[in-house]
Amino acid sequence: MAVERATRQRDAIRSVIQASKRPLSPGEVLHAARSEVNALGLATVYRTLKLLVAEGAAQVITLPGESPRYEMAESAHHHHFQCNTCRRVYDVPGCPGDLRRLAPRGFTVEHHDVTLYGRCRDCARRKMHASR
Amino acid sequence: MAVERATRQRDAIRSVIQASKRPLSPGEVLHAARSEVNALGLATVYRTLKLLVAEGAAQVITLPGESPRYEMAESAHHHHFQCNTCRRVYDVPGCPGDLRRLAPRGFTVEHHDVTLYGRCRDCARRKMHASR
DNA sequence: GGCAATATGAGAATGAATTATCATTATCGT
DNA sequence: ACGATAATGATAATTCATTCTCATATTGCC
Repeated sequence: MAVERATRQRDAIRSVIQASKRPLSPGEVLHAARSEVNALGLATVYRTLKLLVAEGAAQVITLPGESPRYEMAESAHHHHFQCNTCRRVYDVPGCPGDLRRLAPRGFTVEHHDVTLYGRCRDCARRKMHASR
Repeated sequence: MAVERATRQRDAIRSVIQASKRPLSPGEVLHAARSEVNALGLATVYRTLKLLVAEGAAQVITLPGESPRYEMAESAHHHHFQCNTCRRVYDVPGCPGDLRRLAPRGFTVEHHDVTLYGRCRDCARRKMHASR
């Protein structure tokens, strides 16, 4: 049976995701992890992300119209914010509460996703300066 | 300048979307409109959907991990429900309310999306019978 | 250190959704 | 009904994210 090995690239990828306070796309992971492992390939990023998700260490975050992003599995229920300017995605700690009541009669709600859109702190600041 | 013409296929596509109480994928539109125009092509569906959106008659609904669906433009703010069984998407009239407070400090919220997941009425009923 | 087995990297291949092509057909103002 | 022009349908082409391939490099146990 296949035994799993520890490699520089896996360590780099794992630590990049752990260090990030926001979900990262495979491309973002690649970019960030290359400061650790220079010749890192995209295929390895995909392979490792799949591993991390399979072992429950990471989870997939899918927002409308976006390809998947990855973040370390968090126990706390939370949602996400996407910046309309830089397109980056951030965690949002809260939750609007019980949404079961919104569903039409006869529908059973099992879970929900909430996505906020707007301008992130960085882009808000940038905008402010630009329009000075 | 290009003058826009009324055709059987456009009428069929428009009426299919208007008649539907839920957002439809291009494939669903094609299928439904073929009962009206037999030889309808997928390209025409895409072209017409784009037209309808451009003129503001229809709007694009994008849910996480899903390709776009289309529904007639509605004035009322609302959200969507996706059935975990049949994958169909339904309108949900309500809204959890003001979500601005959830965003971290420095973030500006401009709009939001809420998606509920669970079992739709049809699938709940079907499940009930199956497990009799 | 040696070696069998796993992991990697680069690029090719795939898959799914959407768009482009173009010869043919349909629309609509006259 | 005619004719200029827009629309259609079939399918090829494109796009993009993801997976596969396979020769080479690494890892971990002895």
